Amino acid sequence: MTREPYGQRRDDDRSAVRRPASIKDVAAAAGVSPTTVSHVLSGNRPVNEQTAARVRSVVNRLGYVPASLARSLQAGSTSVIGLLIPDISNAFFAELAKGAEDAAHDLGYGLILCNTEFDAEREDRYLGMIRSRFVDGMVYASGSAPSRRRLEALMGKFPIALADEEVDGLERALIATADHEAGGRLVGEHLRELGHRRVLMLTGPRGLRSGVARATGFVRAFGGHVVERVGDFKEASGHRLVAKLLEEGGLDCTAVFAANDLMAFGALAALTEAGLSVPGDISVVGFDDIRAASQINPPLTTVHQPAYDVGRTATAQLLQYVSRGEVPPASRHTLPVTLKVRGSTAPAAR
Amino acid sequence: MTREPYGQRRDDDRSAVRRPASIKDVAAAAGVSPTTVSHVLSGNRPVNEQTAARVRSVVNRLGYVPASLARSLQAGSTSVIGLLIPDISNAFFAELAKGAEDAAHDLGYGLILCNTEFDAEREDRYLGMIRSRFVDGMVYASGSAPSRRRLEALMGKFPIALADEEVDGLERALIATADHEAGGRLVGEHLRELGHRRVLMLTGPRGLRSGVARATGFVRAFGGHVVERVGDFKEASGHRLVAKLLEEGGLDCTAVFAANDLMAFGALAALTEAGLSVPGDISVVGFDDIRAASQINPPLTTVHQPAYDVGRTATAQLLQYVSRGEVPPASRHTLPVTLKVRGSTAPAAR
DNA sequence: TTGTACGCGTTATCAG
DNA sequence: CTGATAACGCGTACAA
Repeated sequence: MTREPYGQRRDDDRSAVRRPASIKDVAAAAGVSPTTVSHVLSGNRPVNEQTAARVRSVVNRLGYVPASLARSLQAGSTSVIGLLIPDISNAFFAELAKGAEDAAHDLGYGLILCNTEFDAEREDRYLGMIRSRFVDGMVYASGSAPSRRRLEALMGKFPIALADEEVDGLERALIATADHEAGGRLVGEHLRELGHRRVLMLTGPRGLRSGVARATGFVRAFGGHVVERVGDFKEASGHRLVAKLLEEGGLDCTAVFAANDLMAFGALAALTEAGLSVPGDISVVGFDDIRAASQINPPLTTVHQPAYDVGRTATAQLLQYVSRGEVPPASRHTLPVTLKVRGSTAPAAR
Repeated sequence: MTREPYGQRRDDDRSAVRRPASIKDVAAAAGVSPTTVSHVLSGNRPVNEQTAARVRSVVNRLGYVPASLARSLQAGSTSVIGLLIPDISNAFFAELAKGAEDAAHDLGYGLILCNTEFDAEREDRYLGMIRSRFVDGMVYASGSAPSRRRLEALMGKFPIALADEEVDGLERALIATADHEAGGRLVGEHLRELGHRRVLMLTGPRGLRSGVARATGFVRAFGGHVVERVGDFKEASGHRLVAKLLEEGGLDCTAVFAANDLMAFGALAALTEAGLSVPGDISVVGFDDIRAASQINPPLTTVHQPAYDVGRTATAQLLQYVSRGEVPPASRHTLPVTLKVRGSTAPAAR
């Protein structure tokens, strides 16, 4: 096993320890002061062309690269932000992450992926990164009911933008979400027009504003009877809830409206396994419009959420202020959703 | 618009600028030295309980949190690594990222998401993070043909692990990949057993070792005639290549073997649009086994790659050495793949 | 055009 | 049990 630490041998020091060249090493080798080296590289002030050339040559020879850490310390910011999400393998959050990464990259920021797996402890640890100022800001798209207190305290002191999910009591914040209420409304109208009168609504965890908004929009537009069951956004929970109702013989509905596509997939599977036909016997509607939604059989009718734009907008908002060192004012972006009518919905069975 | 910079007011300084409390502030307010404050918090050496209590009280009052940046500067490492991938919205890389994030989190490391969109310039910028030592290491899963020279130079000096993809000329490295050759072999055997004799093979970009390995395994096990077309791993390219061959009337094959599931989806769509039945007229096989593969119609026969494990293994390998400050020795992990036989393959049409 | 000196916030070392 | 000091590597105000 090789045991040498990383780094490069200093030209002027044959000690046993290799370490990366510092600005001092360059200065010494070029016969100038560190200040001059700094200015040659930054262009922040004019340097004699001969001197500059000599410095550059030494920089190349030693392979000197300024330590961004030291620069950050002195500058008071790291040009890195965090993106806190529950599950990167969920296509919705992957799209959101892509939007966030694009926006960050555009402004020269790095993005730390904070994947919480819905784990509060893990979320806490990641939030510590903003308190210890390792990140300049945080895009919070937890997806699970966040601890209001903690978040509230943090939002007063650090730049945090909310993506995809609002948080009760934090109205004065940077927020980018899809129009969940409109999404619910679109589904409600669609099912009503198809003649459905009794619908099973599978929700996500309680306490999510987006869920409330969706339900509100849906119930109001639908007007019929709504049976509600609480799940956790995972495919398994959609399957479990529907299977249980079927066993108990209590699924007297003609349609299922799931909180997201994954749960809709689970419901679909449970219905099919029970010998029911979708949409012949029962219609199914999802939410998110992840890629698989259009590819499953039957193709899923669902609400398209602009996941990429939600991530991009939240991040761009955040950085607009972070990059100026200002406290962001409240600012809410509600992005439009659309209903994708596919093969999983049909007129209500008589 | 609020214009106050972030931070907290110092208790002992009523200057106009709010800034976070530093260890000096705490020390002054508690009447001890910064050294003592440091040790109270780290527990690195015993501190008189009375003194410690006083310090802790001040820490709470001022809301002091150690600046991780300064700690990193002094420690010489940031406890953050980078994950360089082409596209986080590709389910394969999302899974890989999840594995990498889990492994990093387990060892107390953060993970910077470097999404390149197959863009060389963007990749370069991200690789700069390791040269400037903002990250302690990098997991490289580019997926596109990387610039060998650049990577080679970097790998000699910095801890880099290769995930999912080997790189020619870099045998002596940390590598975790799926067994692509075995994957190709499994597909070859499967199609041969089904009686196929002419297969269209859609590959990814040239110059990828994984592609060569797959093709080698496939061709050897299959034994029949293989027509090859080069794509770029995207759904559109699968569609385009197949559609073009169909137009030209040159698709005299009974099966298509795509380089990944996305391209297989594209091929599937093109075939269906041309009125061909899958697998009745022609069989289709993918690679990766992303979630949508089992949900598409017909369900896709494909090679399951352990994306999560590839990410997790590569990262764990990297960190095992990074965390000790050692140069990693060469070490290759080849993870097993399995063939998922689903509805998109059938005996060759006569 | 260039250099000196200091601060950023922390921890290790060495001395009491 | 505690403190003073140096060092990490950089940028820059100030001085020459």
